[in-house]
Amino acid sequence: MLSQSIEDYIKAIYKLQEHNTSVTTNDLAKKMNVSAASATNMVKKLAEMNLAEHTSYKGVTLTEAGTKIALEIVRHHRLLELYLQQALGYTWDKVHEEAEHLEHHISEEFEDRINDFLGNPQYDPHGAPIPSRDGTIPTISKDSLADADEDNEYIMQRVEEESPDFLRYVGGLGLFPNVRFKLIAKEPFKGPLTLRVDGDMKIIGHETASKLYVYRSESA
Amino acid sequence: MLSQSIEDYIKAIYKLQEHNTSVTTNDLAKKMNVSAASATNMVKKLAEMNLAEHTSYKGVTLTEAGTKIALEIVRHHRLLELYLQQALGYTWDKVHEEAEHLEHHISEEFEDRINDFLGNPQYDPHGAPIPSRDGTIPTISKDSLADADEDNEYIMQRVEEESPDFLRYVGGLGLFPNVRFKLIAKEPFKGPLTLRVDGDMKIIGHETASKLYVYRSESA
DNA sequence: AATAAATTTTAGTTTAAGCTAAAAACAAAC
DNA sequence: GTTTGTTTTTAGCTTAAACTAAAATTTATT
Ligand SMILES: [Mn+2]
Ligand SMILES: [Mn+2]
Ligand SMILES: [Mn+2]
Ligand SMILES: [Mn+2]
Repeated sequence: MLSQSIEDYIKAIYKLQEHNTSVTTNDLAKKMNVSAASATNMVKKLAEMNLAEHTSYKGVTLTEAGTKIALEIVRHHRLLELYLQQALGYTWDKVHEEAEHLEHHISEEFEDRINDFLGNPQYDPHGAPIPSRDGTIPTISKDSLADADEDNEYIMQRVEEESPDFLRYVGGLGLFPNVRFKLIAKEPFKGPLTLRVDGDMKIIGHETASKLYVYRSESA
Repeated sequence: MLSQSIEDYIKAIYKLQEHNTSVTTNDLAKKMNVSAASATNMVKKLAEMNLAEHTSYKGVTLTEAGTKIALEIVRHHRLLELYLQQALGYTWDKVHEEAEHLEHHISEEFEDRINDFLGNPQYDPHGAPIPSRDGTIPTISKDSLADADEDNEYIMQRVEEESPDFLRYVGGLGLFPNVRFKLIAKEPFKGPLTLRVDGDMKIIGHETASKLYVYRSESA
């Protein structure tokens, strides 16, 4: 069994890889809230275990084995988030923290049972994709609302932020995954956006919009 | 936050205190599967933290603060066991192991939510009492089936063993908590016992009977 | 009561995961 | 193309939780 620390480092590398091309030890150190030296240490250990490849002064990448572990942890996390919401009535701003701890401690049986309870779901409460048992990842939108066009209808796909305050704010606007809304206006120079959500007008900042990912809605 | 290790030691001392009068470091070492030296070490640390009292070469007892922590962990464990069975369909032989891990990692919110889901229950799937939030412990039977009398009716209260094999065996006999049965015959010198459970005759060994705790049934 | 046996504690190591401070490598600025 | 600055690695130290071996204490046996 891998330590919680190792699992968290692998997950962090995985998440950094999704955005940045190359992941430096410094990126990792920041994400993990440890010193650069600690990150270097762990990276060398992961390389030793063949879970990551490391070239000194260059960066880290997960090996196939490492990626498999990352996906397993991410699956645990997102299934747990959805389970906490659906089965235990957690609000979407509270699920992340609890899942963050539990993800390392549930058995495969637990994973399978909550997966079955939830009907083999594809997305977590924030719209993040849940990797399947065999490592397939459901499709997601790459289009941020910050890059969307005025006068179009959109459907919320996901929120890419986990801070409770932010989620409560976004939830207060009615912007949950699968909710349809219209982008009424958008001011230039990273200015505010005006949306119509369920009949109500809402004004949000560019920063907020940049964390919301959307699909163009087909219908009128 | 206390480490998992500290929590497990405290729980172990608590459980040993339930049976043995004085708990020696050796008892503790055996229960925890560590060397006697490791147990001594931890006991000194617990004493340092005012969670236990330790007199060299004599033994350990939990302080009030230590007992409070023990009860909290036991509550987590038993609520989890019941939740796994009731909400996720675990069989009673599988719940212990999963709960053993999760007990250290759930939040107070999780505890409260599963408690509410279960309707503030008093006993776990094996009939063990679930300490209430404020530390009250539901009553249990102190009478082992091994000390019971022929020709009487009994009601199963609890099984005091957690090994999956044993639980599957006992479950196969139909002997779950709250099940009524009659003790038909009992051979002397730790001999076998004959029971009638739901119309069927079952013969069990003295060793098995000693782990089953029962109430005298009032009805005919 | 004296000796032997068992238990418990002490002393000294090990491993994992963190840290700081200094050295080495790379990148940027002049 | 040096010099300066930033990033990354190395080296050495700390803490928690385990271990073994040896010393101290208690219990049991003659
Ligand atoms: Mn985590
Ligand atoms: Mn999420
Ligand atoms: Mn435990
Ligand atoms: Mn139980």
